[in-house]
Amino acid sequence: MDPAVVGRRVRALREERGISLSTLARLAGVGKATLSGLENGTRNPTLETLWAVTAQLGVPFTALLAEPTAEPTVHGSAVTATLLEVFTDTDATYELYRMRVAPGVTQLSPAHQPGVTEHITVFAGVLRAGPADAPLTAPAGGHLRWDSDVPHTYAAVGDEEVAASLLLRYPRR
Amino acid sequence: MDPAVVGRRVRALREERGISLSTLARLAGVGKATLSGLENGTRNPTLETLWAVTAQLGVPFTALLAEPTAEPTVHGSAVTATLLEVFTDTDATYELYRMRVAPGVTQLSPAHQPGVTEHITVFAGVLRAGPADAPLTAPAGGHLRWDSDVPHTYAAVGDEEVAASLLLRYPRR
DNA sequence: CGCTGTCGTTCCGTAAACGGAACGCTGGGA
DNA sequence: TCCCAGCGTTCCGTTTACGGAACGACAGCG
Repeated sequence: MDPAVVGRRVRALREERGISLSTLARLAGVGKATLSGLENGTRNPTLETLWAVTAQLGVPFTALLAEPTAEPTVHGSAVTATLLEVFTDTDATYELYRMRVAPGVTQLSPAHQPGVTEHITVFAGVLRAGPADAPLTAPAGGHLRWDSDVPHTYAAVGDEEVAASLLLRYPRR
Repeated sequence: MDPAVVGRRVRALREERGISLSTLARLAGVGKATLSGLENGTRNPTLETLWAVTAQLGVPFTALLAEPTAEPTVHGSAVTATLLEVFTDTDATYELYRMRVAPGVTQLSPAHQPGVTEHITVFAGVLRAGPADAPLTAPAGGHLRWDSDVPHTYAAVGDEEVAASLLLRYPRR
């Protein structure tokens, strides 16, 4: 584990919120020297310090730490998907994945049950995905949705790996 | 956060595995005094120490802190948002939330930094959200996207609670 | 121009987290 | 019985994380 990684993330989160190091230090009740050293990776912060800072940022502690690598992950020829959450509603069950699609390969997935839909939000790269006979394309920031009761494909357009979130919706039967 | 809580969990995890304090300390490469103090809550461990111990226990660190910190970050009057993941790319930082919007109330959120965009995928209910002067509407399965450098609103349309995923994109500056 | 406020970093004395060693305790052998 | 290996705790000198204060850099303003 690299304290520099944690530091960079703290700095990124702070700058997202548009607040200064001095301000965050005061709000969190830690010294400016402490926060500066933490963000620059020159210190090895204590639990108490980390807790004070992350609480003030409103971020769960785990967001700061490197890849857990123990999550349920599905690997295909091109797609790597990590299950983030499953939640159930009155009329459907949802599975939320974070998805990465490697460039240069097209992955074909079999049909799901009737009524199942897929929803994708692309974060980076350009994704071409959807029903095998009529795939859709979305750039970073774009969205895709299709009924997945037919075979469907996933592929990255261009050389860049695609990062996206994938929501699978299974209607209650 | 109470270091005593962390200490009790470490002790519990160690005893589940049936290994002694001395052994775990040796395996993790920390002093017995350090581990003893950590388990008894009489010390305020550093990130390095916590990392060494949890790695040796095979616990992805989240197990120690996930439960107390996994609480929803309550956005406000109508919206409840839970941060699922933060990930950093070469050109932006992303925060992925699961969001619920209670019916009957409109929530106004202040502007973010310039360049920040919000991406919403609606799973259930009908959501009306976006810039305060020109909100957009999306039904279940729909998507919304707007530049969030102006004040913006969230509201459920109708009586049904809205479930959605919210992606905040913070470009690197 | 200087004055002033805020920025992030660095300096520095203090407090405390660190690991190694010694401690008392307990449970098996021979 | 003595012996001894292993247990978790405590002691202690060293290292270092801590916060307050001082620093230089910068921007806004009269």
